[in-house]
Amino acid sequence: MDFAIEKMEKLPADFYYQPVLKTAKRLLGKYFVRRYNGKYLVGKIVETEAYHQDNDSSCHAHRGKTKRNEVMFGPPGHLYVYFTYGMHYCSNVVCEEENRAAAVLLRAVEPVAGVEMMQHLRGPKFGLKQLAAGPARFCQAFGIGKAENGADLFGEEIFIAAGRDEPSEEIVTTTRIGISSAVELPWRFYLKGNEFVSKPNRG
DNA sequence: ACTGCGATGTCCT
DNA sequence: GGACATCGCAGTT
Repeated sequence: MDFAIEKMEKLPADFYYQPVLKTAKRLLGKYFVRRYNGKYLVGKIVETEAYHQDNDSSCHAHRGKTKRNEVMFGPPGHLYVYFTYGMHYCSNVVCEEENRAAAVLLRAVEPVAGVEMMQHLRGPKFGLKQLAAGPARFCQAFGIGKAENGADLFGEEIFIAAGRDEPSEEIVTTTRIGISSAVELPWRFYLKGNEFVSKPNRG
């Protein structure tokens, strides 16, 4: 079944200017869209985490601007993509005003369209639930790498489309995954009961 | 089911 | 030289 890409409405720039915690929650239920080799890859965002330069020692920008994290200090509505563990990429949506580093890590999406291409990008052994459950898996399934660092979300190649505004009772709030400082901050959000979340039982 | 660990580039001290 | 916003595999219970 086909997804009506042409009917999807891009989120406007002011969506990303909002406080990062609010935006991390609001991004749940929205659609990440990426055109890859002429095909549309679409995923419903089901899991996010917020990072902020202030009072968050796990944020890459906590100690100020560097070559690596400079995109986080740029205007909102852009992708901050970083490389880690020698093999993985992770992707964030830059939020809040320019010169303030705040971003939402996209941790998992539910595949909606372009599933065959995602399976090709991820490899043959992975089922639907493992295609994009995890920040590096998501990047691999959507062909996101260093070339996409700094890309804006207002063109035709990569954008986020409006979807459901998830009610608060459908959103689970927990601590973040895979960090070793500021572990107590409840800045991870996911859709309750969703099968495509990376690790539903934490927190 | 759970646990441990290797891979391996880039940034930061 | 150490750490890292991870993942997948192998071994064990």
